[in-house]
Amino acid sequence: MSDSLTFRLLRYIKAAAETLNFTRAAEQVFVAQSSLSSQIGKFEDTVELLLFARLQNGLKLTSAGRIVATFAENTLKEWDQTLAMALAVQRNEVPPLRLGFSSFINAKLLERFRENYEGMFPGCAIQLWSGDPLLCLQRLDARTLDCAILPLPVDATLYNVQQIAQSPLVVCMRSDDVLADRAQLDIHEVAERITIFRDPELHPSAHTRLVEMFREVGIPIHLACAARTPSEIQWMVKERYGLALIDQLTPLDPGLITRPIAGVNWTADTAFVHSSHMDHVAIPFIERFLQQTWSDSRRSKRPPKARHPEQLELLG
Amino acid sequence: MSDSLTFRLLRYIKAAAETLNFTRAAEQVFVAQSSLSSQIGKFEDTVELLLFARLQNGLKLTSAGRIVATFAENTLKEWDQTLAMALAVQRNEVPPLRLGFSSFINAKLLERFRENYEGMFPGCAIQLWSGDPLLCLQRLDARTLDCAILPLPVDATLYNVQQIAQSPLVVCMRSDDVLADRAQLDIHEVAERITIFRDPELHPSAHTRLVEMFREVGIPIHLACAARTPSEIQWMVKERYGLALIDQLTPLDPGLITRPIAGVNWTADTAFVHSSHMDHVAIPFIERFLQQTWSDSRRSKRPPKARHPEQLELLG
DNA sequence: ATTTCGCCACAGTTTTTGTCTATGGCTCCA
DNA sequence: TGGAGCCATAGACAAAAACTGTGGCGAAAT
Repeated sequence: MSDSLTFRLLRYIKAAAETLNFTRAAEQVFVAQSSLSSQIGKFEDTVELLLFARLQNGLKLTSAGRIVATFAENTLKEWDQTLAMALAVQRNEVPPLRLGFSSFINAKLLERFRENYEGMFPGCAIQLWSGDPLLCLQRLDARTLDCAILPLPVDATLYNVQQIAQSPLVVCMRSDDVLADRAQLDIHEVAERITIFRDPELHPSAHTRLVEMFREVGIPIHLACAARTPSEIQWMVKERYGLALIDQLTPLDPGLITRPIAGVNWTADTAFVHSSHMDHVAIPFIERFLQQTWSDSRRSKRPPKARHPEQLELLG
Repeated sequence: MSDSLTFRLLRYIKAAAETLNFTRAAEQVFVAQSSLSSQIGKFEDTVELLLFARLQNGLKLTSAGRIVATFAENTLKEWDQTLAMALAVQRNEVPPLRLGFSSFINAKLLERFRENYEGMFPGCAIQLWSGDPLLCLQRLDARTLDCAILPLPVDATLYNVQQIAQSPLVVCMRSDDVLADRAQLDIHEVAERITIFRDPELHPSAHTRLVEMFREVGIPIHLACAARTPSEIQWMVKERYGLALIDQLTPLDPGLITRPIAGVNWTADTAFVHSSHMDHVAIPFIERFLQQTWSDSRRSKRPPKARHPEQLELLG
């Protein structure tokens, strides 16, 4: 049963596990040695679990003790976060979540994020900051943003990155294009005509990766038009400046269509990004929530064709 | 502070949040209504947090209350799991973890898994069951396996799937092959010569996916040799039966080399798989551990080239 | 309009639990 | 052999939590 367990006791256990010395552990939590000792002892008796081996040369954590001590540590930390968040919510002191986003991410994602946030923390504001990925990351560094929803790749060594969406990249063309009657396109037959790209400045690492990808299929990149927004891209396609690669989920202007690309496995990946400072109280909760949500969504749909096209062979 | 909080109180809060009725909540946890009422009330006072709004027409969870109630629920569940696991470990009653694995997964992964398991649960045995993926999954269904380490894809709607590794697929050839001096190969120039595959029977969904992948690059699959183990594959390559796709990390027999493939983004993905029954006490812990580990490893290395080759464009 | 019922809060009392001081036993080391 | 360090235990005291009983309040029923 969960009774006989107190958060106070968790602190005792944590301190004892850290110091491996009941006397010093007791000092650390500001009680008499006998209290800590007897509390732990009584607990061990009631749950019939030996946490510490009392040896001649001191204490030692048992295997069971290690498991419980780990639990204690995690739980105490989570409670601190929970209390801080609950207090902040109640007092309406949750600072607005300064959320950066690129105009190239799917609007649905932002919407869903907002709904979930509102559901978890009613009345707490989100401050939206549009900005290209590079700017968003700089603002994360400068702590003028708390988090951002950005296209990947983002350097995961510098930021906490949690992928939240993935959808295939498709070729965007006029509906009267010569290729419009084809169900799918080979990258080699369209690569030369893909001339409309996002301005490299907006997300240099993504552009670099793009160049790499084209090189991998043996085709140099023909950047003829650099756009700064998705609608500019669509406008350029309509005006016959060329074709473009866009997220399959992008809403299309009339007169435009998209076609999947065979022979490559290119996807638009979107991630929730924040720096490690965890400045904003809500961040740990969002993180846990997204982890769950993203793993759930993977769980509920069949392995996305675009995601694991790969194992096969050799990995039987 | 974490004092003033008891697991008993968490149960009160959970019950009250569920029933929205202190009287029935008190019954549910077997105490007098006044006890539950005053405990919650006192807690609200000491942490200065209103969990429940007492309205004319009954109780209502406040936003802060919802946050705390969620915490209560999670924590109680985790404690149950922790206690069960700690008891089982102490009594040496942890049943051996019946772990299925395909012979095509990297041996390093199994080793790492074993080390971590031993570290967490000293003295607890792992029962290894070699078997092709299909057999492993059947055994999971039949509950004769607790979990398995398998190549993806695995139907994530039927099993809990946690990816634990990813590495590029490469072409395995003799070191005296005509293509041996090339740093990388285009899939189109070698596809026809890749004739050695894993026996489709061993992992039908992976094979299907493989056929699809070849179709996507516009090349029919030439299955001339079906192997049931990685060493058979290497032997076939050595005997000039053709080329094969293998995990980049596979230890190579002498006389064999591997070359990366340009133009495609094929990887060998490996996952930890278990059914939703959670029959084995250790599974929740393994799951949490792997989640952390896998996200840490993603965090600590740069975005793997093979993983997000894709974003670019449109997702600026 | 009045009664009844369900629900929550409060008061007073008893029981349980936790903490403290003091002490004793044990081991290690000088 | 004596002191220091550490843990366990005992007994006194304090704090916390439980229980019983009661009262208030609104909603539904008579």
